[in-house]
Parts: sequence; C-alpha cells; structure tokens
Amino acid sequence: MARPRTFDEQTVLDAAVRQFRAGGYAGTSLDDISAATGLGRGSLYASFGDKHTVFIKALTEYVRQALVDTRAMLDGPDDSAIDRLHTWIVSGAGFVLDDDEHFGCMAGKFAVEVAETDQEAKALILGVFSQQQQILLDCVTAAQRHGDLAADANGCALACMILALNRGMDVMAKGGVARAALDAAAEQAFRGLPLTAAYRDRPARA
Amino acid sequence: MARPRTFDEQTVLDAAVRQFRAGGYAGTSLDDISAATGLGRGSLYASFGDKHTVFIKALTEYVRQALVDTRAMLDGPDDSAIDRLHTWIVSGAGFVLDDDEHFGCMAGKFAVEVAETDQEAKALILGVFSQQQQILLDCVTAAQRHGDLAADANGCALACMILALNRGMDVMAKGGVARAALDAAAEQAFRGLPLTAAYRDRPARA
DNA sequence: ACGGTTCTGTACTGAGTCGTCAAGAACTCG
DNA sequence: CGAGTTCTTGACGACTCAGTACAGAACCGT
Repeated sequence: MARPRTFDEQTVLDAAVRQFRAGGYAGTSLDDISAATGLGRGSLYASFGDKHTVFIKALTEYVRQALVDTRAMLDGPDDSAIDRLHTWIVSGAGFVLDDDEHFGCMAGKFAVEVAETDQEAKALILGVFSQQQQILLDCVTAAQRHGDLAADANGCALACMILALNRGMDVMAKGGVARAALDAAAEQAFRGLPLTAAYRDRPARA
Repeated sequence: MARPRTFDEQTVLDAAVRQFRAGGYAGTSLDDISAATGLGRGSLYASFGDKHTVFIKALTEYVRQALVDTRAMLDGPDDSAIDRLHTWIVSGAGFVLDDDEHFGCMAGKFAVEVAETDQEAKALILGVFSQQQQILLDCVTAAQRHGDLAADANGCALACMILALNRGMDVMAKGGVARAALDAAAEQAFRGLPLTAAYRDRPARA
C-alpha cells in the first residue's frame, strides 16, 4: 500500500517529553525535538500537528506514566500503607536529585510555566494532581484502617498536604537547597501526621 | 551637563519583574519590557545591559522585596509567634490566588525554569530560600521560647518543611487545585506542628 | 546663545523559529 | 514490473528576537 513509518510513535513522544521537561515550553523549539528524534520537521507536523499539539500529547503521556508510577509506589496492603506513605514523603527530594537529568515533576513545572495561559495544559495538570491526591487518599485511608493513622483525621486534607509538600520539595531541590535539609524536612513532615500510639509502639521492622 | 533621564530606574525594574514573573525568562522578550515601560530598547540596553543582566537585576529586586515582605509577616514578639506562623502557613494559597495577576513566588518559578542552567539565578534563588528559612526559624524559635512549640523540636527541619509546603501550595494553586482544598491542607499542616499542651489549652483570642 | 554631554527612538543585522510545500523515496498490491 | 499511496527530507517565506548603530532631542554650565 504505502511506505511504512521508520519511527516509533512512543519513542518520539518520550523524546518530546524529555525535551519539554528539560527546556520548558517556550524554551523548546521543534528543531530541538526534531534533532532529538532524528525526525524531520515535516514528519513531525504530519504525525503530531503543531508545537502546541505536540506539547499536549507529551504532557498527556507524562501524566499517564506519572499515575502509573504513583500507583506503583502507593497501592498495596493496609498493613504497610503507612510505610508506603513514609517512603513517598521522604523520596520527595530524590525525585529531582536522584534523576540522572535532574528533571522533577513535569506537571509542577508546567503548572508554573503555562497553566495560567494554556487551559488545555491546565486541565491535564489539575487532572494529575487530583488523581495523585486520590491515590494518596486511598493510602491514607488504608493506614487509618490498619490503625496507624488516627481514624478521625481528615484524609483529603492530609493527601493534599502531602502532595503540596512533595511539589514544594521539588521546587526547593531545583533551587539548590541541600538534600540533607530536605530529607530532614520530609521526616519532620511525616512525624507531623496524626500517627496513632499503636504505630509508635509497634515493633521495629527489618 | 547632559540630558536627564525621563524614567525612574525603580519603575523600570518593577515592570521588568512583572514581565518576567508573568512570562518566564524564555517567554519574555525585551520588546515586552520595552513596551511595558515605554522605554526604547536602546535606553534599556544602555542602562541595564543585555537580557540576562536585566533578568538578574529584576530577580535581585524581587528577592530584596520578598525578604522585606517575609520579615514583615514573621518578625515580632514571642507571644504571637505561633500566630504569625499560622498566618504564614495558611496564606500559602492566597499568595497566588489573592494576587490580582495570579503571580506567585518568582523564586519558585525560576527555580523550576532556569536554575538548572543559570547559576547566577540559582544562587539568588538559593539565597532567598535560605534567608526565608532563617526568618521562619527565628519565628519557630520564638514560638518555642514562648512555649507554644515543643522545645525539643528540630527548628531547622520545621522551617524547611514550612517553606517547602508554601512553595508546593503555590504550584498546586497555579495548577488549578481548589482554594478550599489548599486551605484545609494548610490547616492540617499547622496541626502537624509539634504544638505544646500549653498552646492547645490557651484561652481563645479575639 | 552655544557647545558638549547624555538620553531617546528607530532602523538594521543576523540568528532562530514556526509552519508549509514540493519533490523524491520506500513500500504494497495488482 | 508499474501504479498508487504514504512517508521523508530539505528548503522556503514570514515572522520574532537580541543586540548594535546612528541620528536627533533635551539639558546644563558658561
């Protein structure tokens, strides 16, 4: 029938995500993406549309992957829910600093750069924030069921607070605040959760 | 001697701050600043240097003003230190949403956009974060002296945590998370501070 | 009033960017 | 092998932007 494509759509999308995460929206040209993927500009336009469309597709792909990752970290049995929360909170700084390329949350980045003027992007960003809050809420509720968090605590507020803290650690890590200070802050935040006496008295784990 | 300037340097700097805060570094052209100030580009270059220099000067001016504002909110007598901390924490969302132009923290914005590649900006941003942490620490220490916060709490970690939360609320507000949710999260965070029994039992204020 | 100095506005250059287009390449079906 | 279809490439035009240059305007001391 016709000439087949020589590129993998997912590969191009991943490259676009990397470029936008690294350079921002205004700071990334289609030539950058073209160079990163080896694809000519014509092919890019034919397959993905204009710059904004490429951006929205890349952001959508990031959101999809981010939610998969978030669930992988937070979903699980009730008895270890509080530990998963602890890990999530404490890994806040690492989300930026451990990454080879010092990325960080793309949703946070574009919430700051373009949400004000790009309603389509803003909707995607709000979506991922909301769903991450929901995943956190599920984990908080699990910890409450297991008796590690106070049953009368406001789970929604806790989830929102934890996510905000995570986003803030991201920003501060990018601003150069020392890893040790952020880790200590994260531990402090965890101790500020409404932990039950049962949690504090539980036997230490391996 | 010579022709005097028709513009006020501070006015131009303020306009530059506004433009960069609104549009980001890559998204703001010198024409934008020129238009916003009514000043020709030639005068801009003669007085402020190239784009990056203008940006650094604008960021420096923002940092100066931000520290003045932070001190105005947090400095004060020991007996109301805990209230000032409460106000600061709870005003996190308002920092974006109450502002007429929905700005938010310029340091946070550029930590995300340019800190990775612009060491000069990164140093300024780290400076404002560090000093804000110090101001918060002073306020925390004051609250400890007055017996509202546990004396054995790690003030540095608390200060860093509170600042991270503030930055994160900023990001989430820009991402469209509802004001009510952020306010509830802020209240939750405040309750997570190591408040003393003396604070909880104190008589309600006007 | 006048000369010297500084400021202002605008036009220009060179580079980069977006989006399009047309010509050629690769593949499949008949 | 040929026709038709789809993909790829590179170039092109219009535009924007950063930074410079130059001519003229405004001012002050003498």
